[in-house]
Amino acid sequence: MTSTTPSHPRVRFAPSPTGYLHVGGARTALFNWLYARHTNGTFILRIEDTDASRNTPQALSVIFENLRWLGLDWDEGPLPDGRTIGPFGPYFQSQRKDIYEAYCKKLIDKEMAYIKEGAVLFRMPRKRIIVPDIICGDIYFDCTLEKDFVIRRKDGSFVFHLVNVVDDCEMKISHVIRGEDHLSNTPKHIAIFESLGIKPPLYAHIPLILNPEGSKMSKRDKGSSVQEYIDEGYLPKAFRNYLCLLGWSIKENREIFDIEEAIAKFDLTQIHRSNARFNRQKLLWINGEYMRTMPLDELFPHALSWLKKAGLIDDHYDNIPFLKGAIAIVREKVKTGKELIDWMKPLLSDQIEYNEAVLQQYLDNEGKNILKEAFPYLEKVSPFQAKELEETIKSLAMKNGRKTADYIHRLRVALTGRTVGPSLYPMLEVLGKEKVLYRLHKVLFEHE
RNA sequence: GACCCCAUGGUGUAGUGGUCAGCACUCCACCCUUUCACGGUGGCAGCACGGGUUCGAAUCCCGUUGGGGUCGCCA
Repeated sequence: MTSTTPSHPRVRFAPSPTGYLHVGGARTALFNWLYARHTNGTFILRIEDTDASRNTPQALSVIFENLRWLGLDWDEGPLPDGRTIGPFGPYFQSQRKDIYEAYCKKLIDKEMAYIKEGAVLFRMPRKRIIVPDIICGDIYFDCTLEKDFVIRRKDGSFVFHLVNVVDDCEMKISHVIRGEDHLSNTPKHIAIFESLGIKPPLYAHIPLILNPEGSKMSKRDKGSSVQEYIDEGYLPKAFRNYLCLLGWSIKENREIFDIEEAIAKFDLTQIHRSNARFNRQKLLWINGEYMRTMPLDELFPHALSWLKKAGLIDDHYDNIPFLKGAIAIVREKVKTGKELIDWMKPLLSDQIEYNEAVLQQYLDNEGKNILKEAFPYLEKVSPFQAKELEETIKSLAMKNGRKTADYIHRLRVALTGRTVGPSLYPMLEVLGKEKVLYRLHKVLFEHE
């Protein structure tokens, strides 16, 4: 086979189905994917599910769903619908026992491994091993005191080091792009490759993603799971953009860029050697940027799913123009889907809740009287659009010797129950005359 | 502890011998403004330390310190 020529790299993401996708894993997947797409190579998904005790079908679907959410598609590997693509399967390690068996036997036959107490141990060569790393350079490990290690447990199952190497070899992996936490394992892997008479792949160990405290982000850490960001209403493009920034840069003093540009400029040799801390504020900022600037029609499906998930609309909801108008004015003000939902709530329901403090401050008798002044004018505004509404309120304020703010804040509170919200005039337009007058009438004339 | 990796503001980064060390997030002030947000202007804040090499080091070398990772019949 010559499929490992540099011009056509084969890389893989090999997660273990643990029930969630770690942000570090997500970035590893992203970098592998970027490299494959940049080089016109092949991106392979392999499931390292040898530890049967913690593998479940749900855990597997989380990997599928989160990778799909990130927009990372794979050229070989298992698909969510149960099919498989690619000629090097099966891509589940749990289904490759015969292959490992054969390799294990081969190592024993060559006396590179031996049986002890029922387990099979690999005979580690006592020598210096150099790991040539694309990112870190040549790294020297003195293995003269290294101990032999288990590659097959006495229960017959195979250990990570063996299966990882065998699969990379069988699947013709050309570049192993993985977290730096694997660096210390690499001499072992190279030793296995060599004892098999196979040239090891090229290695690129990427720096780790640290939590804000500065240690390796672990499953324990809040914010370590991709699913959390999905649930918070982050946009996949924004999240992916942020991930690109951890350990890599397109330079040019820009940080917001689309994935095509990232693919075009991605370069393994430009990846940093130092770890990076995960910074939510930066992520939040980036998400806000995307929220505000992406085409409304592109944001719309995301918003729709957030709203449905939150139960604010159901599958039968059909007032799309209203929804789009509302999203358009709200997205200017918020940074996540979660916030968007919260801001949309009072626009979507006529059941406005007023808390006592707000009532006293804005809708006491004086407040109501002020709004009663405005009511007949609002009735007459035509067309019921932001520009005309603004002119109406301003001239009314002038006429009555009030500040426009006197009307504006009270209107917002009366219509939404909240003191903060979208810009008023566009909001009136989006709500429409009927809803505006209905809500006003209810709070001004029906309550007592 | 051993081995390995790393080191530009609080965070992410640009910078590869000669820059007033740039950008972004955060934070602060002011402006804009109907709230909020955006936007605008300005500001605080950095080359860990010590030796070399060099006419000249953030940039090269060594050491120290600091941080991180790995040391499983987990992956």
